[in-house]
Amino acid sequence: MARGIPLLVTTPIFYANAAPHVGHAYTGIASDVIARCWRQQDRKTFLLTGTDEHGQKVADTAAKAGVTPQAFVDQQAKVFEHVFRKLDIGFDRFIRTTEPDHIAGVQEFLQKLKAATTPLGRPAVYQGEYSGLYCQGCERFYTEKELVDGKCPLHNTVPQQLVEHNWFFRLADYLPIIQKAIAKNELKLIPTTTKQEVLGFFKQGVQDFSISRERVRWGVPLPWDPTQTAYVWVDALPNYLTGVGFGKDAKHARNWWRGDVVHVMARDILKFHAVYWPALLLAVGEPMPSTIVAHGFFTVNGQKMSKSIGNVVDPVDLIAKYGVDGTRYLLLTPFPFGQDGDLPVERFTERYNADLANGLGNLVSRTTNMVERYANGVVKLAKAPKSLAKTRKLTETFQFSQALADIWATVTWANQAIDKARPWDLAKGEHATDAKKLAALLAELVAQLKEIAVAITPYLPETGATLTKCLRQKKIVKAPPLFQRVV
RNA sequence: CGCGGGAUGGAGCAGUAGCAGCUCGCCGGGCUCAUAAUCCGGAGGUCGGGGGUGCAAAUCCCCCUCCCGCACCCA
Repeated sequence: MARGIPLLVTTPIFYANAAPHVGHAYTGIASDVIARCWRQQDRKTFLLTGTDEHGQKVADTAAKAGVTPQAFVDQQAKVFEHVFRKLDIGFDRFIRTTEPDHIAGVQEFLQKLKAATTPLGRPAVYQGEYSGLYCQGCERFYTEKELVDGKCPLHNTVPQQLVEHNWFFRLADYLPIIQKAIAKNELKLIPTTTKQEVLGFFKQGVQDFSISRERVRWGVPLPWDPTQTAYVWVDALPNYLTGVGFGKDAKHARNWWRGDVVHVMARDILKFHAVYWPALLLAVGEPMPSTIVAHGFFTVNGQKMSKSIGNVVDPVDLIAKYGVDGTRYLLLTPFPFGQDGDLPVERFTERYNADLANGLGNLVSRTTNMVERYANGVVKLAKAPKSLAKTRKLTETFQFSQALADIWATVTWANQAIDKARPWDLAKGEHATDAKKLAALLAELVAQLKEIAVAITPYLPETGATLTKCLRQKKIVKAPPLFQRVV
C-alpha cells in the first residue's frame, strides 16, 4: 500500500434486518483502526460503512412489526449509525442502499453489466430459470434444508415447486482471471488462510448466479426488466462504488476507486467479495479492489454466540461499562486479528483494570505527578527510549493484537524504569548528579508517553488525544485518571 | 475421506526448527511517585497420543484421539 495514493477502506454494509451486535462493532473498529493509522500519516483516506436495506427478509420483518419497509429501515439505519458513532468509528460516509443516489448508481451498474461482453465474447448477462420450493405465505423460496418435515417452518404448509425466470451473470467466464489475480497477489487476500480458503472455492467450482428476483418487491428494479428486482448482493456490493460517488460524481468516484481499496469483513461473506464482486467489476470495466481482509468469528466465553443461548453481546453495554476506548481495546486484544477466537467477556473487567487502569492509566498518573512535583511541570525534549515504529507496521499489516501487545510492552518497560531509577530518592538531592539524573529520567518518560500516545491513537482515539494534550502543556500537571477502575 | 478451526503450566492465549513465552490467578519479598496502583523473586508445562525426517521439532511428514464452527442469528 503506497503512501502516495488514496485509500478507500470499507466495512460491509450491515443487513438492516437485526440489531447491531458486537460482531458488527468488531469489523467496524478494525476498519477504523486501519483508516486512522493511515490518516495519521497524512494519507488521503476514506472510510465507508452503512446499511444494506433491501430484500425479502427486511420486508418480512417490517411486516411483522406492522410498519412499512422504509419506516423499518429508517429506524434500523439510525440505530446502526448511532452505535458506530458511539464506537468512535470515523466513517466519511454512512451509505444506505435505499438512498436515491445508491439506487441510481446500482441501476447504472446493472445497465453496464447488461451491455457487457465477457472475455469469451458472450453476453455477461443471460436469461435463465430458477426452480425451487416456494411458500405462498412467506412469498419466498426455501431450500430443502430449511424445511421442517418438508413443510415451511412458519406456515407449516408444503411449499410448491415453482419456476422463476431470472437474469443470470456469466461468472464462469471471469473466474480464471480472478483466480490468477489472487494467486499472483494482485488481489491480496489477508490473512493467508483467507487466500487458501478462496482458492479452495475455485477448486470446488463456483456456479453462475442469478442477479435478479421475480418475486421480491423490496429491492432495486432492473432497468430493462422492471418485473424483477436486483438480487440483494448485486444491490449491496456496488455500495462500495456508489458510496464514493459512482453514478453521481464520476470524478470523485474515480479518485477513490482508482487508489487502494481495502474491503474488511468477516469470513462468511468472503465468496461474495473475493469472487462475485471482482467478476462484476471486471464486467463493467472497473478495477478490482486491491485487498480483501477477512477476520474470523468469535465465541463468547467459549460458547457460540447466538440468540437462543442468549449470550449475544451488545456493544452498547460494553461501552457503558468500559467506555469507548475500553471496548475497542477489549475487543481487539484477546486473539490475533483474522483468526477465530474467544471473547472472554467474563474476564473483561480484569483485563480492563490490569491493562488500562493499572497499566497505562497509572503510568500516566505517576509520571505526570512526578513531573509536576519534581520538575515544576517542565521537562526537556528527549528521545523515547523505546521506538514504536514497528508497531505502526504491525497495524498497517492488520496485526492489531500484536501491535497492542507491543505498545503495552513499553508501558511495562516504563514502569520498570521508574522503579529502577527511584526518582523519589533522586528528588531528595543527596548527590550533585541526582538532579541531572532525575531530569533526564523524567524527560525520557514524557517522550516515551508521547510516543505511546501516537501509537495508541488509531486504537484508542480518545485516550490518544487526551494523553497528547496533557503532555503538550507548557507546564505538565498531574493528569486525572485516564481510565476509571471498573468494579 | 464433506469444508474449516483447534488441542501449549490453574484459566486464557503467543510462538511454523535452535536453550518453552505472555497475561491473569497463586505464594513470598521490596517500594511509596502513582488509580490499594507499581517493581522483584518463586511454584507450576515431558507443548493431545504414537511414529518418522533433522545436529536440532511445539514448530516439517505420516497415523490416531478428542473439542468447536459450517442450525436460528450473523461480523
